Amino acid sequence: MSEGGAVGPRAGDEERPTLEDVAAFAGVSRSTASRALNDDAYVSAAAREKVLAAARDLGYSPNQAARSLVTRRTGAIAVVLSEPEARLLDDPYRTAVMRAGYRELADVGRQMVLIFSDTREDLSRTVRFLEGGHVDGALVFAPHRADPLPKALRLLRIPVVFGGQAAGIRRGVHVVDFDNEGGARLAVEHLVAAGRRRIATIAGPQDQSAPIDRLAGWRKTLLDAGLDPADLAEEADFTLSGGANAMSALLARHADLDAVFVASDMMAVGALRTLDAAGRRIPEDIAVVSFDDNATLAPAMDPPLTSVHQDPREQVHAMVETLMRLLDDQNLKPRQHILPVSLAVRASS
Amino acid sequence: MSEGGAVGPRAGDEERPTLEDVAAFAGVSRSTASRALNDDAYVSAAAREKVLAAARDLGYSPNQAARSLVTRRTGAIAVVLSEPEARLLDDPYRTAVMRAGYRELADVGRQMVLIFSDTREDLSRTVRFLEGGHVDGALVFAPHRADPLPKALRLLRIPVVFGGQAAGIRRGVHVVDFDNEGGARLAVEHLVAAGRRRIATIAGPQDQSAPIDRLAGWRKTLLDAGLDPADLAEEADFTLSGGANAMSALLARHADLDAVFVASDMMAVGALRTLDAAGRRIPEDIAVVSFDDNATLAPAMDPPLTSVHQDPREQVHAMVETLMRLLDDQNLKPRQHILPVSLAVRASS
DNA sequence: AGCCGATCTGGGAGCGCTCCCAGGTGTGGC
DNA sequence: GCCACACCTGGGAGCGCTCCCAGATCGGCT
Repeated sequence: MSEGGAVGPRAGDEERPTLEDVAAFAGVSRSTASRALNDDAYVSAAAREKVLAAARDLGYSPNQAARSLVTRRTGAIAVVLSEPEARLLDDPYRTAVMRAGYRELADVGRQMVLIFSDTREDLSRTVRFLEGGHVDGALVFAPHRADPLPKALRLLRIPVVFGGQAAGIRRGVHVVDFDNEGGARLAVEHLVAAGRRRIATIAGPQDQSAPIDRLAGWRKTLLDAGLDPADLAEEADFTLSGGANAMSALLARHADLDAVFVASDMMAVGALRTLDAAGRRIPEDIAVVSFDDNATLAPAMDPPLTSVHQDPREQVHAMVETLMRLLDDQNLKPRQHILPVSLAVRASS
Repeated sequence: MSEGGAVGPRAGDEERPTLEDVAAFAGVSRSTASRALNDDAYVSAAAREKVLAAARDLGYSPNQAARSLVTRRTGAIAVVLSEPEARLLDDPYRTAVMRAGYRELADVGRQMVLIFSDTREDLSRTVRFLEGGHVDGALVFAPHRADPLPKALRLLRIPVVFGGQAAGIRRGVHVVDFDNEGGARLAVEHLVAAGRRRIATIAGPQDQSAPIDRLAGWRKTLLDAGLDPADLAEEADFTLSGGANAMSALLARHADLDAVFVASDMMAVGALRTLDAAGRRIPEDIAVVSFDDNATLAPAMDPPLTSVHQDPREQVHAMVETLMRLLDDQNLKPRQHILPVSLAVRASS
């Protein structure tokens, strides 16, 4: 009479069936049930059928904690976006990365765990989480040079692949990046070939390697073409208004510009507004070429933007592929994987 | 001599210290170590010190799988965005929800696991994941009326709180929504009070309850003011171009419009472009009021948009709070929590 | 002096799963 | 007829943790 109902398990805490339950229901052993569910070799068709049916009937789903306790795999991969809060909201590239991460990981049967890490405040929480064994590996986007995250990650034991250069680390890490300098070169060569001679640039924030490389590509290509880059670069912050202001500054300094290479689509939209307000015709008076070729932005502008095409999905795909290899072989030789870019030519140039 | 090194664990698979290791290092038992780490009662200060020091020295971090196997808690919460792929990319409201979800969950010590669920294709994968015990609960955004997800979730045993109405379910679920109809009423009353009489609306997709309610609010308020809503509504798809086209259609039908209530900021941006191209001055010729009051969009427009203010962070905060209570008490009485909205008046009206 | 409760500690059990190993059954080759 | 070898099955161990319980120690109070 001590077995009263007063204490029992929490209400609503319906017992989940375990593998043992499924096995009993199917009339086989726990081992056989496990083999059937994970379709291992050496299970008779009859046994497999019975187990699958039992699992279905009982509404069985395996306890992931128990499984990963023994397999030492969680099936989850972190995607870390290390970026000050404000930046993320309106950056279409980041949004595309999130989507792509979700899809690409789902395709290899992994679950994405998204981590936003505001560069300073969240560092220790992020590190603690990654270290806690919640995930098998991480895809990390940490574009800012001063970001301490990449170095902190070096000390951890989890496999990491970086999207874009890892701040402060030159070798020994897995990186999948775009050919930023080459892309800038494509853009500027295209403008030179079209007869442009006063080619300015609106560069991105020079605390990140991608915009640094784009600026370098612009400068080198001008020099190669015998043109003088002096005073023709203006730095902005990847935002629309930043692009608009930079364009104003360039126009004020050089009324005779005939082309501008803008380091992102978003800034190009701002530049377009300024040029429009200033009465410049595009491309007749000034040709515009940008970078990103964002699918929803670049073709939708007036006029549609010529833009250096880089596909976030392709980058994330390569990152996932590398990470999967790394998961199989911890000693995989680190490598810089540079993805080629192309130029999508439209009416703005 | 059988203990050769040939087979051993995978290279690079450095042994992680376990609780047992920490305990041995600190010279106490596993139980005491556990108590110290989880700061339970009844641990002497001396023991606690030793354990903490040992954990630090060994670089110990607890095995989450083992922990959640016994506690039956994972510490992770899913945030599910059930939405066709394309929509998500450029919807600032969704982006804000993701950020807010991450922050609010982090604040209560939980990890966000983001799930994108394209309404049709991903249903079974999403359900399987949520059921798999990967997470303790879920915050679900499934705005589309025809979405099968909410109904599927009813059959699961995990606690769920919906953001916005749950498709096809009227009662028995936890919902945190904004007062969409009330917001529309605020907007239209504001326009009426300013002397506007020909007040059109650009409504959102009528397969979602939020835009439906906004449209209803607009209609009722017009009727209450003795104005005729007939033929003054145009439906669009929440995109910029959708808003622009809808505005064109309205102008074509009614050259004498003196105000328009737009069901989202993004569509309002499109409407603004159309009005600008048509040579209408804002607000002199036509007043514009929108919905969302997105921080990066509404104040940045020319002119800045009067908009119905709703704060995604506030919504997510309430959702997290409800979910935490639900986690403690499975029998928590379901309730519709309707958040008030306000009107941010700016130059466009 | 004796006892009781509060404080602290260690060992054992067990969460639900996978993996290893011992064994059972069938089939073919000599 | 017997062995070798595939195929298939069940039981045991153990992953690393938390929780329960039994016991030890120590005051403070009758």
